Amino acid sequence: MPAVTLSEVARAAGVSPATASRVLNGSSRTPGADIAERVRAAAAALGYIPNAQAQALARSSSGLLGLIVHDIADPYFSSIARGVQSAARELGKILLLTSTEGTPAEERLAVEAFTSRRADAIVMAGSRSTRTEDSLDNAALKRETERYLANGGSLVLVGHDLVSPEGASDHGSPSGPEDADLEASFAPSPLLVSIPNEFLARELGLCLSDEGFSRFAIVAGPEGLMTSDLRVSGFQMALGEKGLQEADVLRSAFNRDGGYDAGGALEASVRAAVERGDRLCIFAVNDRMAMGVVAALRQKGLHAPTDYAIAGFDDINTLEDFIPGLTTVRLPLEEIGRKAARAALTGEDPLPAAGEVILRESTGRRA
Amino acid sequence: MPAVTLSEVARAAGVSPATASRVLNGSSRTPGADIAERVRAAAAALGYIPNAQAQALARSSSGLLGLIVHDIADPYFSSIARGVQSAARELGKILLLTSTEGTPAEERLAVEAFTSRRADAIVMAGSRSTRTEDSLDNAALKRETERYLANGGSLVLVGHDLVSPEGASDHGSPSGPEDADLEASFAPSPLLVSIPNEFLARELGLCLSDEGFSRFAIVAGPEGLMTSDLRVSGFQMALGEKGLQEADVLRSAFNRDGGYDAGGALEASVRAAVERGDRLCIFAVNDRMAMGVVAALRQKGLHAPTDYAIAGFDDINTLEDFIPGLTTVRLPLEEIGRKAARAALTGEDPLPAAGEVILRESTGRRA
DNA sequence: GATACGAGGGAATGCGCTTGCCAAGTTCCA
DNA sequence: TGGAACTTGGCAAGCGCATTCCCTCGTATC
Repeated sequence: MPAVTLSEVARAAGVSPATASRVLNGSSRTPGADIAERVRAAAAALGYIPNAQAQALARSSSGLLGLIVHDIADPYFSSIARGVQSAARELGKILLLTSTEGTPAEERLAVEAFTSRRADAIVMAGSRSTRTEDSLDNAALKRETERYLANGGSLVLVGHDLVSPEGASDHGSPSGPEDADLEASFAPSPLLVSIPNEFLARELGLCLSDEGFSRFAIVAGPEGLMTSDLRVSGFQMALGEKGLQEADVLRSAFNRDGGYDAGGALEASVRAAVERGDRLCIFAVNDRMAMGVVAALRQKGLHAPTDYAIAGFDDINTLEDFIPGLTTVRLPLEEIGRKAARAALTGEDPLPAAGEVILRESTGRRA
Repeated sequence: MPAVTLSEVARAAGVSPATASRVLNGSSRTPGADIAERVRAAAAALGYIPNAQAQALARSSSGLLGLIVHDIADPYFSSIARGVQSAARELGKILLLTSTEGTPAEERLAVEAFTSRRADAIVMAGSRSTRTEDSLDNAALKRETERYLANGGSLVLVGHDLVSPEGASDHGSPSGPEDADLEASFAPSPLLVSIPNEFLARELGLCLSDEGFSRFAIVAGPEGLMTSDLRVSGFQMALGEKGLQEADVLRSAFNRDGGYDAGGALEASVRAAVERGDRLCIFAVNDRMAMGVVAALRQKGLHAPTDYAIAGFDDINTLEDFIPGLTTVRLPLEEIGRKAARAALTGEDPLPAAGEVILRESTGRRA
């Protein structure tokens, strides 16, 4: 029972496929009212649904918007996804989703798949990795995106730009001999909804120093994870500006469990501070890590803000009912998603995302 | 700079497009090794990426898996989405996502869009509505899914079946005159990953009675929301079996804020119980509502499990760090997503989802 | 009333790929 | 050694639709 085709509708209406096409899908030429009505009636009666694949092939525009995230179950990304979806709906596009688990290799695959699908635009969110073990995959990812762009696609990155191969672009690229030189100057480049991680982390650092904290520890993701690294450096920068000692950096996985592990490791420092009559202020580079830290320390009988202070980053919506209310940096994630999608689809360069420090109970006065 | 096509590759390799097609895309016929190598080399050199639209058109299989959820930013759905994505990856499909905000009208649109895209399979998750104001849209949704199925699509519902129009199927349908009779018996029907909401809510009710609670209140979603209604009735059923009085039902929005509102409204009852030296046990029909209730009551100075007890449903992963640890019914959401996707893609009938009551601090002994 | 012009409908072509079919070349057994 | 039975490329016909070009017919203009 194959689907009803346009020519069947046309035959039923007693017109040519060309005419049927013109009335059913917004063409510049509008057939006469009576005919149009007949065609529409026939289409309705037969339950005609256009074959989007065929349309895409004929028009060479697919109506697809690709979204690449690290983990769709992570509230950070699912909020962005929500924004992207809402923009896609408004613009009449439908969403292609890939959740990559964060590896550049998977991201490359996703870009390839979307290219193959001829997605009109792609939004790629999530931290880049500057680790050397990822550099090959990063380079491959970069080439893949360039190919996509060269084929007329539109790409917007959320967060930061792709990492370029070490040797910059002035050495001839080792693989493609000539195209690097010839096309480089004309090659379209991805747009960027930048998230000022470093700047905002610095703001947070300044705020917290102003609150009177003087001893800090940072719970970060693995070295080479760009988002984490920037937040760390921004925060340290603030401490430096305030004439404070640099914070110790504890590295673990960039998620809740990583935070939990780090929290356990911080017990001694927290207790030491308490015994000195002081409080350690912990900055976890994202909210989920912060939640993990809090959970671990609570198990040890240590509580914020009484025994220590803690701040996160992102202001994921999960935080709403978390105790203690967590100081953090709000990122308008859904809005960022919307913006990215609109930029990708309309081609206009987006503004960087805004963000703001939100002080809550977790860095408040000692209970 | 249009993308490179198969025939360009073929020409470069000095073979026919047919041969090139056979070597590049898994065909049953594999050309000779030397030729294959030549073609592969040419494809690599030119950076060929097959046009999936054209392939889909020619093969009449798109390699697309559609996913329809109410709200992708809701952890309930994003967990399911994660499972679906992982199954899709394993089976070499790519995901089409629509987040509908829960209205049957939007869901119908999504099914139509996926049909148009010729998605190989669709997974639709989220509660159905039995409200009369939705009955028209429900009927339209049902017709749309039937059309999709009739066109050879495969549909899996997560949760419960579609709601059928009132008059059952024995009256001739008012719209399509003959096809209702003729095709009805052969019409393929959607598969179902059923979630035993009623059964599990009953289990929860039994557990809580066994814990010694005797006065209950239920915080439910709006009447007519099937998931909510079933959880309410299952719970009440348990109370009846235990010879307890039926619980009062408070209705509000099926989300965190709805729970918050209901929590405020429950203050008096909670206090009354406390003054009697008793504790009210609240069952919120989903975790997010439960979190809202807790937040509202906390603002009034009331805490679980000291002043009242509370249980939720779903065991969304956000709960991990929620205080107090919330008694709930665990649903293996990611697993459910995987199962649904596999069923949709392979066509085999899935088993119902399992679930289990998880007792935690929120219904424990009085602090 | 003849000419010019515009509007509306249809035939044909192509989007990029798959695949049934055919012809030519091989292998193998009687 | 002569086919029978396979292989293996290539040819061509679509898949379902948009769109260009052409043709016809109706109407306005003088």
